[in-house]
Amino acid sequence: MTETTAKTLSSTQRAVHELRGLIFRGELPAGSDHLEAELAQRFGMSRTPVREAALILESQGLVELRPRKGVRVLPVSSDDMREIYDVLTELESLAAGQAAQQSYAAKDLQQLEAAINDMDRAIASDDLEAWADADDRFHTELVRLGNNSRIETIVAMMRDQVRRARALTLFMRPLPTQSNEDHRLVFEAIKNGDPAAAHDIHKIHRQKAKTMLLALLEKHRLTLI
Amino acid sequence: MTETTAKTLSSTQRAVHELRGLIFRGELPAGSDHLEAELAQRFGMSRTPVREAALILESQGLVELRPRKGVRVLPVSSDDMREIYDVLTELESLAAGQAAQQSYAAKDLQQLEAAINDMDRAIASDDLEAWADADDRFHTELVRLGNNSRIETIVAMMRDQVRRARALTLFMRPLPTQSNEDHRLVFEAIKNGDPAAAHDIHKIHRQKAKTMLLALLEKHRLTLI
DNA sequence: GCATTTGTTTACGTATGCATTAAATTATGC
DNA sequence: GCATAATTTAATGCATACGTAAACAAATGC
Repeated sequence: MTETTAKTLSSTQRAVHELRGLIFRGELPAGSDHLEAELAQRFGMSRTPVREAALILESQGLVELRPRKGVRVLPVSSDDMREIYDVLTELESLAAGQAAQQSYAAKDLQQLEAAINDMDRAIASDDLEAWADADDRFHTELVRLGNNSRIETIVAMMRDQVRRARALTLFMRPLPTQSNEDHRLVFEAIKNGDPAAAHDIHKIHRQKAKTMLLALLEKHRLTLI
Repeated sequence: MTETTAKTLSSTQRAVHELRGLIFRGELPAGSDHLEAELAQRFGMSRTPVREAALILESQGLVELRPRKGVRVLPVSSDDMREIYDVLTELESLAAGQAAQQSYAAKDLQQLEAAINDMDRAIASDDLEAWADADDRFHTELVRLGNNSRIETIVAMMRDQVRRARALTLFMRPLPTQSNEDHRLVFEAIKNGDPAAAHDIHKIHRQKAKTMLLALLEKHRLTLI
């Protein structure tokens, strides 16, 4: 997501990147097992960096290392999704409230507003991918403004998981027009320095999203990703 | 903390355990650097498992791997502590509220009650270490009852960090008598199935703890641990 | 005397090798 | 034919080896 200087990427970093990519693009389906040696060959490196990457992704909840079974891509059940959304909801709302306490200048909120406008545009042109992208940017920026690096890290991890589910459900749900009204209200609350409003509106927003996603997952029996 | 089957611990697991121990006991002070080879020798193993352990602890926010500088024990500033407590407060309160929704039977809440009683006893006998231990058990059990494994994991990580700070401040603060009244109220709320009360009381409880700890850290300039 | 360059050390990142042990497969007894 | 035991296979966990590049020191030029 956020590029650093990125001069020479270490093999381990590359492995993390590649593995994540494979998982998010669905090329390694949930529940599938992959031997370290196999992945190493695929990435053109030795087992060591693959193993290190697997350990890192394991502590982020994306995979699991099982002796002799290889690296297992963790499935995400609808119950997992409930857990994840509950954490997301709580921490993002906290961030929203705290963002509203920081008395940001208008220019500090440009990114946030831009994301909202992009979403409007995407909805108008019926571009769901673009909408999803802008939605991500909105939430990332919202959390950043909350000024708590732990929340940023945790939410980024949780959002990774949600992204996997959303890829499946994006095309089966109503156009998210209502959604953007919520975003704008949160934005206004932050601009006006109203923490309670920012918190509460965002919380309800996330709870609606959770209910909708879980209903879709249940309806279509999408236990995996 | 929670022992699994624990037949033969792998070297990597041992390394994680040993390293954590060294950090929590303050034998590796915050900010200090430690070469992989040095730690490997200390633990009687090769660099590989030490490195793997360091990677795991790095993603848990306890250490940092810096090329050629070794494994650095991360300092915890009072601003870090604010971040950590904010996350803890929010997620534990959520867990408390959700625990109250599960209509637990009395026997499911035995552990929780036992921890509260242990705290009372520890306070009566002026045993701060025992109190801290029981307090930990209370909070761990509370979160477990909330029935969200992600929250359990995250809170466990955050509590690790707090533990480091508490070790320093435990003996400079008032006896936590008020604290246990809060615990008991949360317990009652869960028993009576009152989510809002459980949530709100616990939240206020944690906010008080945060304020007190931060004041102590600031007062004594305990920027590190 | 100071700055710059050259040389040396050393810690890491990664590759590789090997012992262990779980799983799979075959063989054996009933 | 089926269950159990023996044997083989193979993937991991860990040790070790090594090239690279950063950090430090020494030496040289000015």
